[in-house]
Amino acid sequence: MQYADIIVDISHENIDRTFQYRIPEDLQQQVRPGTRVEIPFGNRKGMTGYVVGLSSVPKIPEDKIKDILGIQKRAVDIDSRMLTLAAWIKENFGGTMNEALKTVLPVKKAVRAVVHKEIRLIVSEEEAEKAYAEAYKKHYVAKARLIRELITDHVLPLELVNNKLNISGPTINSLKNAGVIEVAEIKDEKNTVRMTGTKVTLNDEQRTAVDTVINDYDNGRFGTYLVYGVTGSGKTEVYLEIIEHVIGKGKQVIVLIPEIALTFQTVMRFSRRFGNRVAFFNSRLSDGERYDQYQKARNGEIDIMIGPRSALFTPFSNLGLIVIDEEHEGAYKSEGVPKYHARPVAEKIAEMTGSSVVLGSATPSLEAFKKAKDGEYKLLCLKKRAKHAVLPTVKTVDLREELKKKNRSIFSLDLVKAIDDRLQKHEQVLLFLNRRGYSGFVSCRSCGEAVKCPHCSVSLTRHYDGSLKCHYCGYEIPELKECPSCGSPYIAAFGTGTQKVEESVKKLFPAARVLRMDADTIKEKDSYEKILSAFSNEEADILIGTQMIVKGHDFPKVTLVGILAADLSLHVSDYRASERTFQLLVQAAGRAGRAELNGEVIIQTYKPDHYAIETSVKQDYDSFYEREMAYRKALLYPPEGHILAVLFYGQDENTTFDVCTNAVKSMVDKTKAFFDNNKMMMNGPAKASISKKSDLYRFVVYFKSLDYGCLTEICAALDSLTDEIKRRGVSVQTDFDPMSGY
DNA sequence: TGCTACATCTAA
DNA sequence: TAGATGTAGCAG
Repeated sequence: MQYADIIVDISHENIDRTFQYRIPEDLQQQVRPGTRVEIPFGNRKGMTGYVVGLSSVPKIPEDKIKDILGIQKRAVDIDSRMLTLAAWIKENFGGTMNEALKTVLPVKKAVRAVVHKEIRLIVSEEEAEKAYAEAYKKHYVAKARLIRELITDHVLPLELVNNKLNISGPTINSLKNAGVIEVAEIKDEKNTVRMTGTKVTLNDEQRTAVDTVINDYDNGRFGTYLVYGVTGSGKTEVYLEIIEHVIGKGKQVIVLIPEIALTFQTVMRFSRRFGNRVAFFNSRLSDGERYDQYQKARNGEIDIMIGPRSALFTPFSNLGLIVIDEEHEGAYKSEGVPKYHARPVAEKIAEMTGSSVVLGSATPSLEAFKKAKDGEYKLLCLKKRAKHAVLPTVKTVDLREELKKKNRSIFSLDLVKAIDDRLQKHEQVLLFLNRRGYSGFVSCRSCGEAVKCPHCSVSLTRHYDGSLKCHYCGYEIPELKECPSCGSPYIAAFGTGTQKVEESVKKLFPAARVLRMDADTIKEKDSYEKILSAFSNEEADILIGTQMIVKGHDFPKVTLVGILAADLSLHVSDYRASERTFQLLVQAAGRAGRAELNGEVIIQTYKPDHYAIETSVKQDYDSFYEREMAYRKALLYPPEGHILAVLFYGQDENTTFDVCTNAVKSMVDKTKAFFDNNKMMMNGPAKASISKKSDLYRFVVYFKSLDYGCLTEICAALDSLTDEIKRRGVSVQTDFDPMSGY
């Protein structure tokens, strides 16, 4: 017997999951993932459902499963393209078909756009008071509460009434029937931005880049281009120009940006140029709004979709171009399952639709640059900064020398002098630290024990108010007065965080106005945007922050960038540590002197001679690439070779390890030929470096091969074992070319 | 005890 | 989501 996993066409969280239905004989041929079917649901017949997967095993008692009633006629072909893509993603990035479909089909949640409704009082206040008194007398608490609110406000959004006032359908209906209120749709007032068509004259380099892509495009040559432009070289103008051309051909465009970079600046830039033909997409959109955007794309009401990774799956009918800005960003790799990377997926989509891909970065990923060197991508260089700005001067300060000078503060003497100088000149300073929280871990000076999270195998991080938090599971305890293992009162925090930097700055420069931005200060909505605009409006002199302040922002008055501990990100045990460090340093340095004022960058480090730091000082990408590539080649790391990380996790340490070793053995057996021919190597299984997370024990195995295809086969071998693994209470996750270690 | 208004649960 | 089932408080 065949069953189908179906998502019911009702937009509500409580039923946002699959339900299993039996497929009648006569429909066997037609029911596939993506098919839209009619199903009974609850006591309703003829509901719409989306088939997202097939199976032959009933997941619940057989007698509770109902039959699919039929196939929906004129069902929108849920883009057969998207289904092909889902299958491709599953094959190349692991996970189940179900999960792949969910990433690819934007309609997974709200299929119908949520219609926002509001409740209006339609009787006079006196009458409402009367109704209120009556309801009050009869102890109709909900009714009374609602009328009370309506007397003050007259109109209330339905959502608010349902969720915040806790008033449900029957109450509203009875008031509606009594003629006290009416329920109506809120009119949709979309603010449309008009086109002003501002164009910037491109410099020679920009022009050449644009022309290369356009010429190829007009001659029917679709390919992938890497726009390698130094910070401030005007990559966005290049994208805008190419996009305009492609749209002019009646095609549509997807622009990917790292989520955090979708700022007011970006929105305005695109809106001014393309008016209301452009739509923006972000994680804050409700499911309904999201669905709305997709409908518009499908209907051809918009030409450009701008958004993070997931915007890739916009169902344009006539796609012509995909732009990926800041191509090197880690945010393009999905953290959920399937752990796909936007770059190859974009290339796949382009191949399927006959589109071009334009990647852009000041510090391209090794993956992209290698392909450019190998001729797979066309390389387009922008070496000059636009607007005549010059690249900043960069120098390092050796912190070991500072220690010899008995300077044990966070700031080197040079940096203090430089900050002082900028404050005098009323110019701005960025201080960059790649760490969040008040300080690092807390440890006991008597027994040397670090305070750990009881659910994860990591040290807790100390925050400003003294509380200790686990960044993996959110576990939190108040300030400790004594060591939990030996009772000694001598416990202290080590390491430095942004909060501590802020304190020191305030002590050293009491007159300076300081802003801090890190994961803790941007928790509230829009605070990210607020801090940035406050700083660019020169409401502060110094901005202290983590990585997020270095991502593509223009602060014309910033002339000094201080990088407090450049090697912090080097001490991470994964093969991308150097690449990430180089990228961060170059991007951070790029924030200095973006306008007419010249910039200076001071990099503090304990390892001034490490190649990632040395080359970033000279802003020398090519040398960095050569050095890093040599290392990756020697160890067969990506992009030279490929890695598949398989993570097993479960509640019981021993069973998890047992399940893991057994599964690995059987995987190796099935792909023995690869190992015999030395086409594949294996590391582990071993305890993961975070060996426990949220009370689950973790073991990891790494497979390494020059051929990506060998790894997908290992993954397929694993697929056939998942049922058995799950039965023993263990979960598995696969990650191709992981961005970080496990 | 039965009735009403409202709350809570469940769907394959 | 909507309909089915559960429950508190009232009138008698």
